[in-house]
Amino acid sequence: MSTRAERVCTQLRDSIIRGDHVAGSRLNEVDLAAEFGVSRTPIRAALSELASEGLLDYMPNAGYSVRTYSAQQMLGIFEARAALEGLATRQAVENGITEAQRALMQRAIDETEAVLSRRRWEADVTVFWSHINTWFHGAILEAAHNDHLAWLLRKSRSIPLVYSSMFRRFDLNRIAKAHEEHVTILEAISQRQAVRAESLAREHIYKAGLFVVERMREHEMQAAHAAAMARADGSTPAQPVAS
Amino acid sequence: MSTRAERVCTQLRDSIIRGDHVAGSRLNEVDLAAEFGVSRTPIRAALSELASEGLLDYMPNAGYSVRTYSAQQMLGIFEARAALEGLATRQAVENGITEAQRALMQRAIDETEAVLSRRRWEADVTVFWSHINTWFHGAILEAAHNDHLAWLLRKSRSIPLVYSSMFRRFDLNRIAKAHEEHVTILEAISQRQAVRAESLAREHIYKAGLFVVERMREHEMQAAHAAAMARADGSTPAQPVAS
DNA sequence: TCTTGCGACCGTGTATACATTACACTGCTC
DNA sequence: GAGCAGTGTAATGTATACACGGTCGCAAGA
Repeated sequence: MSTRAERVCTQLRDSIIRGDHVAGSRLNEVDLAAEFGVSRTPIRAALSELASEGLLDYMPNAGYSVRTYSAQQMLGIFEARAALEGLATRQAVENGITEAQRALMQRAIDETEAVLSRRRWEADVTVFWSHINTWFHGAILEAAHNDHLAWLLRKSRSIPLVYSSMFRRFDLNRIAKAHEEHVTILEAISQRQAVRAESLAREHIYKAGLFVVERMREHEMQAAHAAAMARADGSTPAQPVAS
Repeated sequence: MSTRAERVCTQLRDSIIRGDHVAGSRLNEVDLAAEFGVSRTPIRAALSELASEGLLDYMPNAGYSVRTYSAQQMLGIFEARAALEGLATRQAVENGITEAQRALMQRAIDETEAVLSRRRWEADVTVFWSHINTWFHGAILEAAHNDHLAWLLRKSRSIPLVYSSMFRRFDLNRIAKAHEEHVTILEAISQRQAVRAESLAREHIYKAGLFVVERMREHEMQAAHAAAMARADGSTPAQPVAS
């Protein structure tokens, strides 16, 4: 059995990624303590951990709030992540991947093809593909044998998830594109083409970033438009943007 | 005035980087609380923060200990850092650096030349050069306009400092080499050669990493040799490696 | 002699009470 | 009416007491 702080941390992380809390909203320690049925002590430990993961903002004497990222900042995250995933892929080739790792990546590709061949949209496909994606990139990261790199990537992967949940569904075309890129990357890795694999992985992440950023920009435009409309009406916006 | 947790965190970080605590040694919360004259609460907050920076290890129900890195792991850190600093340099060129940033980098170069021209070793030169180095890379990072990248790099820069403090003095030749690389990097940035600047920065960090790793390998060899000698004597080593 | 169970102690995990800070509101003054 | 000082309140920061888990040592049995 784990500690209460760990359990609170896990649940809160899921809750934030699920989008239960409005971006920028403050997290009241007493309320959270009541909600989770524990004291403030484990709550504070969990909040501290989530802040270190970049999901929360912390200001001394002002507490924690759900961290917001602009489209520009999100692009920066994906650019950094692209560099790191590229490095991981190159190191994986240089070290040589195990048969188990190659099999896992192949399985991820096969499963995706099975989903795509059905040509229809199911509610849980998004979640399923998210898992498949995790396998694929997890196998590469494992083969890279670089703990620190894995640590940095963990810190870069969770933040975009918060915003992914904003979009109701993933574009099937986007998955198909990403799938093709996975196939090519595995091909390059299998042929021990380190530099090519690095470039492909880097571009793969960058494209995924562009997709998310595009959606965020649309969202920001809509929000700005709605705010302008509300100002023109002389009425207050239905949903205030910040607290 | 800041919180106690912040002050404890800052002091403890310096203390760890200074090498006051044996690598791998456990940090007792009660002892630390007595040492800093505060209760365990701010101590725990500080320890949590330092663990998130990679300086400490945390195990539930077993507390915090000074994290140790093998030469192999340190190489991994520098490889990741090289990729990130390379990206930062490229983005700095793409965004264009301000005159103030260029001036700061030039000043770092001038100051280093002043130190090197003296051709003699002073005790505080290591500290001074460390600051100069921070200016130079800080200016690049600022020009990159990428918050997340800066955040990731902060997490990658502090860890090697712990091991740098193990070596009594920096090699003057090493500083001279790094200086030449700085000159070349600034040249590439000034001429807006993004790809060249990225490659140079990446190699610059990688070389610095090789230097540190080399020293660590020597150190590991010596430790292994000493341990073997002690075993041959049938006596216990003077300084136990682990707790 | 090795193994295994129990128990005591040490240290972390958690709850709670109190201290302190920040902010908002009120009332006063200019 | 505007600005500022003072006060009250709500939240976070800190101290402390207690709960709980883990480990080490000792002893009893195989």
